[in-house]
Amino acid sequence: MNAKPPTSLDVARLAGVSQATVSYVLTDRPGTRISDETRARVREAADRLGYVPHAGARTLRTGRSGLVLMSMEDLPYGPLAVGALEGLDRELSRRGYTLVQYGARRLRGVPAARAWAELRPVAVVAGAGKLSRQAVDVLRSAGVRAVVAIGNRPSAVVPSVVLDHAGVGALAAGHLIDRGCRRLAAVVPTETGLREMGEHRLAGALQAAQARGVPVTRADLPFREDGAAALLDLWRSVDGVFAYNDDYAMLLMAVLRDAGVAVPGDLRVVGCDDLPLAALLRPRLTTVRLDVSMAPSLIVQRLEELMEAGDSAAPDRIDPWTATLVVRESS
Amino acid sequence: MNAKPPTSLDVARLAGVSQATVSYVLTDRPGTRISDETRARVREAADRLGYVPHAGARTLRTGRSGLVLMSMEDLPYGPLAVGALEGLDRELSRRGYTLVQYGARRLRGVPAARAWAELRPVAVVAGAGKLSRQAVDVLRSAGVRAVVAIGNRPSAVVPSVVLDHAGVGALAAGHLIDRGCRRLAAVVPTETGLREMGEHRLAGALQAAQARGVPVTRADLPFREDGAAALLDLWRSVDGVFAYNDDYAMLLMAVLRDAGVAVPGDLRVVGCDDLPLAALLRPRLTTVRLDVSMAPSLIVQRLEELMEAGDSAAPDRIDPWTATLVVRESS
DNA sequence: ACGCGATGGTTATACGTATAAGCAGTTGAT
DNA sequence: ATCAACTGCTTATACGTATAACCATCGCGT
Repeated sequence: MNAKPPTSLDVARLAGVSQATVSYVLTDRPGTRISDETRARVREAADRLGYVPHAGARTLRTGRSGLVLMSMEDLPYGPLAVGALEGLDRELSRRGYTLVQYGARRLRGVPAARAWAELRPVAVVAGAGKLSRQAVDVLRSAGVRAVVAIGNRPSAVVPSVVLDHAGVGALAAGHLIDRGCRRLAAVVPTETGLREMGEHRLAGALQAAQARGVPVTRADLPFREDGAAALLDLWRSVDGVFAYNDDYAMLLMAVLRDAGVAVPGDLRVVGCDDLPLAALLRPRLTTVRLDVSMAPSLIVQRLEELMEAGDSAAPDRIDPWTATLVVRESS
Repeated sequence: MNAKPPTSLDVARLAGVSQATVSYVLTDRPGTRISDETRARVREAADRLGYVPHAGARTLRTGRSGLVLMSMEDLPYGPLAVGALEGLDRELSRRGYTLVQYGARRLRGVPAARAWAELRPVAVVAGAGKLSRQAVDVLRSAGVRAVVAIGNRPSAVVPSVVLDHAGVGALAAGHLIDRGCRRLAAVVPTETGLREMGEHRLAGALQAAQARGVPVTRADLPFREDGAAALLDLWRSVDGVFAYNDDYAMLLMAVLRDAGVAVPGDLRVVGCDDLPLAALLRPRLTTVRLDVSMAPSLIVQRLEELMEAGDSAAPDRIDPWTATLVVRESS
């Protein structure tokens, strides 16, 4: 019942050739001279036995593994992230790499890097937050040829994919000002995972508005009705608000309706993410849509450059999404 | 610059011992007799060199890998799934296993199984849909000791974690009938990824209602306003509706408000998932909350049993969540 | 008849680890 | 004093693969 998995040697015996020949046939490098007849025999023997190569042994022999590790923590899971992830997987597997999501939740810094290094991946993609200088050194010395960070701001130590949240804020603020708003507010969520992105969106809004002489008030907000209701004075004192994202925009609009503040009459509201639900609101929500369809190929391209070059150039950045405004009724 | 990663032999040389001793020290099995002094010397040499063991080599030697593979496709990513995933990761790593999410999007059936088998995982967790008899055989013959499926219905070939969607439907329907409803409707989404779960929730509602002599009308619905609006006659002809989930409930309530149907006066509405947004609706949405906090330990426990037993018993099932009603204003 | 370049393989080896088996040196019981 | 049992290591080997290096056979031009 529990026979050991067949090896290339078993295949060789069945096909009546040497183990080396099996290896040559199955890893079909250009320039190997094995007759078509033998190739066929080997192939048939292989799937007769249900032969599956042993990735560990291959890694041991060749020194590299074809594995690309990606940290699976703190991803803001949503349609956007999942779509990008699938694209990345597709793009990498097309080129012969294997994308694997690896949870290093409990581990920070060097211990996490060690755990990753055990698998001898060829490349690592991780949140910018957890890539310290030492962690990257551990990875490098374990043979990892490319490390890229993904985050809100560029990592100091490795090339980074930077999600341009400031641009989102700027786009929203610009739109509100175009609509005639002269006193803006911008929501910054107080939730741990969201706060930092909120800061960046605020910063973008601030800069865009300042350039046109419009003040922006910052509104720190937990995702709760009473929190939003407590700031009612603020909402009444401005004429446009960028709500961080659609969820917060919906929270805000529920509170505003209860308080009798008219949207967009008294206050114009812009969200972000273009959730399906955003179009169901009354008034329908104006929002910023993020398009990440280009991200996977950009990331993979950068990874391949790094794997070629080995010791990278200075850390640089890629901007993998484009933001566009979806104007509806709330602004 | 690009020196090879240090091996246990390098550590041995630095510590002045043999490679075997290093191995004995670092894989600290009970019953090995190495002096404390030597242990300390080895450990110090190891982290001086930044030694990281080579997972592939270890797998090759021992025959097993400590890797637990989980398919990352068709997960309904949301707070629920992500929470369960993190729990699973934590639970497994506590016991010395490594959870890895593996994307086999493009691969179905046997080819996918082969790709998984290359990594010689000790266990595999996958969507019930993609585990054919042959695929499981491939995994088994590659030394995988435990395979479990996750899905809406039990897999025929392996033990399964079955998410009890029928129970959700029954709970919602029962509640509506308790509230006095006598003609129910249940939404089944037409989206590919959701349809099957919708069917199961419908079936549960149907059964529960039938037992109490209440008819249930099925409403196939795409997630679009015009789709929901087209069924206005249906909504007017019933007095309670289970909307599949909170998203659909919100869609429905937007349409109902536009049409002047009073909720809960004319029609009671129940959703599912307890999204934060559900409490922001007016009227506030009654919903079914799913608690998966027990799921990770249940799954891991079952996995360990299977790994002990080797050739499993008959495929059985685990029910990893509990559903409770959160009653608000919409019902 | 001879060498010579293809052609189609085979033999041998190394990758890094875990562990069985062996072997000095010490201790303790008789 | 002798042997057995322990302590603390070392030596040797196997896991499955890829690939360099070697070798036999053949066709062919001179």
